[in-house]
Amino acid sequence: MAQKFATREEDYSKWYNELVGRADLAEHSGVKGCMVIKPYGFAIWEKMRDILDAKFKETGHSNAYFPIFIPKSLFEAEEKNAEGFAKECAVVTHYRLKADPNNKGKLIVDPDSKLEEELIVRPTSEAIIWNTYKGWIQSYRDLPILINQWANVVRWEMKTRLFLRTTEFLWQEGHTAHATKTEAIQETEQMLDVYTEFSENYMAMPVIKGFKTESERFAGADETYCIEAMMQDGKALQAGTSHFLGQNFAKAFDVKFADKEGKLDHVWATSWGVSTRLMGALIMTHSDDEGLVLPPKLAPIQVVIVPIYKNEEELKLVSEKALEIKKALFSKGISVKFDDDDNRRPGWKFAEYEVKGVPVRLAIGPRDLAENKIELARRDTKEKMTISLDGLDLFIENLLNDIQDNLYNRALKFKAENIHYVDSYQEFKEKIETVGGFFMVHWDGTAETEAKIKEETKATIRCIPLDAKEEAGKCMVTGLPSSKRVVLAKAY
RNA sequence: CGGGGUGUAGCGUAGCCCGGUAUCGCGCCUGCUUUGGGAGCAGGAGGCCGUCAGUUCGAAUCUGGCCACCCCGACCA
Repeated sequence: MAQKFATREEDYSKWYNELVGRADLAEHSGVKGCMVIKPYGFAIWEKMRDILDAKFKETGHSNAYFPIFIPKSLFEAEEKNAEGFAKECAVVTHYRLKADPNNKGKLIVDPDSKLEEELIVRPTSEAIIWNTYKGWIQSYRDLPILINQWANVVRWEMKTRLFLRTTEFLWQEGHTAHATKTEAIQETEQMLDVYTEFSENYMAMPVIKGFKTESERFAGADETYCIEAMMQDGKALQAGTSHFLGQNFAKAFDVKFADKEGKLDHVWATSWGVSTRLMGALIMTHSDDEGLVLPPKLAPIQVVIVPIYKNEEELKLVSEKALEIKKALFSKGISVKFDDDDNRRPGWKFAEYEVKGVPVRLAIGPRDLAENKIELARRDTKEKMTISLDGLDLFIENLLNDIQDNLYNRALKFKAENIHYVDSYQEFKEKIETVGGFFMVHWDGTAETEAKIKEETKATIRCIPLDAKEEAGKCMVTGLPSSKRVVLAKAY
């Protein structure tokens, strides 16, 4: 029977780690803090990437590619950005190895190959990109520049976790340049909306849109917009950020343009990104103790067909029907796997596809053929039913939509149930430890209070919701006046 | 990076205190029987015990360095 694995209740963190392995998504590599994304995991990321990429193009962006290395002098140009990332940068100082004279077969760094100037492995690409944009922009006619890059970046974190925080990770980073502040802010908000739409409609993951407080803001940004999602343990996960960079990078890299009147001004900028971290968000939003649960729109395999048979002859009959079904589903754009591997028995396959989160499983055997029926199991509710083979393709097409909706509604309900409106700091301190979740509280707007809460409770202000209602209140810590509630939670 | 823990076959483990080259389960290979919820029986393969050094006649076992992982902090998307 099923092996014993950690449940969410017992040990949420262990459950997550085991699940990533059991579902064959990723594993630790021989490099500290870096993961190998396995084919099944990468297939999910590819779906995310393709959908997002199409959305970026729909909104007028083009892809380009910039170097992985940034000379230190460029990196330090925008002071706040440099300062913010300095303590987590990988630095290339040499360009050659040579045979170790004292240790046969081993190599050492050739001290004669020291670089004149160190190269920073990009933790983010604003610096190299704005240094490039300087050469591309002279006039308002050159604007806007709407570019996205799919790339890997490196941030030398202390503690890493598969997908959630790895030293190297994959992401996309959009970098745009605009003639006006208004246009740049519109772009920032537009991309936050793209991320929101993707999270909710594809990942089936509800999010809260908001602004970051000054202390949580991206280094070098005037304003950071974000979407925050609630994981099943009640912790918050920042799923995407969109930054209004003001003229900070334009000033640092001296990027000016001439407007219609011939007046020179610095260019306005934005940057926005999501990463392989979304994989972690996806896992922690829907999965259960049996394994991964995938929303149909991101499932590499949407339907799996498992044949049941006792001999070659039965397999032949069953296969014929199964392939017919596969073809009908395929023509509706549904991805189907017919698993006729004879080395695995049906029970094994059932368990396997459950762990991998395949939304719909069909089992077909001689008994079903005789009755013109098929057994169908849905992963989200674990419901099993026997249905007619007639009109099966249509039924499944609708079912996949139902599953997608159900997952979203389930997550939405969970989120609603775990948002607490609290006015007393004492009550907050108690509840953050007992019930967890998101807390809507009044805050006096000062960094001091924010720091105090963080120090005393480990919770941080995740965001100031964009749709926060104006409401007279008092900061739960200091009692000073506050006009709206902010989202407070422990975060990944 | 600080505190604590762990590292033995693909995975999970026993053995370590009290030194004498290794236990069990799953998986893997072969054959037969099986196939509607992780199959059964029989036979078989696979490990210089994370790594490097030291102590010793002899090290999985004792000592030290390093590496990796887990938990708790600090940092962070």
